[in-house]
Amino acid sequence: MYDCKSILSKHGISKTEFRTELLNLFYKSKTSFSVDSILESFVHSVNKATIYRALDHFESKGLIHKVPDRNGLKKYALCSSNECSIGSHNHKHGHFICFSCNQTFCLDDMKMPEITCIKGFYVKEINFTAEGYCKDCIK
Amino acid sequence: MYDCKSILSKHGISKTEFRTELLNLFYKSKTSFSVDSILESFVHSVNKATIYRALDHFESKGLIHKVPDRNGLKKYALCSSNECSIGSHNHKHGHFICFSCNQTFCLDDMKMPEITCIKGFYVKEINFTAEGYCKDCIK
DNA sequence: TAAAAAACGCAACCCATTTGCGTTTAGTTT
DNA sequence: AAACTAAACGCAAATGGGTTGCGTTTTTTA
Repeated sequence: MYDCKSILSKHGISKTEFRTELLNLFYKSKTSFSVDSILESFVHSVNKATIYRALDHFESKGLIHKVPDRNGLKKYALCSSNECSIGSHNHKHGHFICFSCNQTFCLDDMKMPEITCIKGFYVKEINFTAEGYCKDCIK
Repeated sequence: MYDCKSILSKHGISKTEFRTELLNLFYKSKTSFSVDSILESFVHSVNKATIYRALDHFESKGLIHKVPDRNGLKKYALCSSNECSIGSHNHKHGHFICFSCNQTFCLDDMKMPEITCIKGFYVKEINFTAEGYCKDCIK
């Protein structure tokens, strides 16, 4: 099992009630979240600015990472353990976005092609996104 | 050579002075354009709403396609001929974004991996984005 | 447990994009 | 070619996601 408070401590993040619940949300349902979907997941009201600040902070500490979204919204998912740390993200997986439910899934199993040189350009990062219909929406 | 007016006709787009010049801009320098970069390219002033509407229209007619941008701005590039048509885009190329000049390049030569099935998901489109430094900025 | 630092809520702000509307231009009809 | 209809344009106002300043509350540190 996971203990959100100790994870927060380990990453140097204040253990406020909200941030603990937020991290718990990411662990509970391992999908990605936009600010609005986070808002909906909370029973009590939370200020949007608070959410944005928490997400920024979590990201800078290597806990979560940005994922692509078809509508250009900010969206985040949990980083798999040992992948990332404070100030350095190191993702090698692609993403899948569902046309129907708009959820973004991390494709952890899928390895990225090793491309370092395209027509004389220096490639530092690569991102891979597939779009279509997810398991639940294909029916 | 290309004839922008006849291309517009062929795609069912009104041949206004602005739209003809806009399409010509895309053909002349085959990079991608944001609304602001389009604005800068025109000597006479154009209203931004007009640009947004023209780009939407060009896209829906299969003339140009959205390309990713690091700052989340709307950005478009010409579709290569025969790839796309009215109401249906069919891109199989990736994109390269330069960290330094922020330009987005289409990687037309680069073949996309043929992925049709990921964990039971139905994949319809694949997007691949590489980031780094382009030829001009690497120096 | 008191002082210092970090989070929070609120309201105001920023900025890219969209929309409503009256006017102009292009396309169509007679 | 004139008259009519539909699409495009410019302007100004509205939207909406995201950010920021600031006074207050909570957490952390000493």
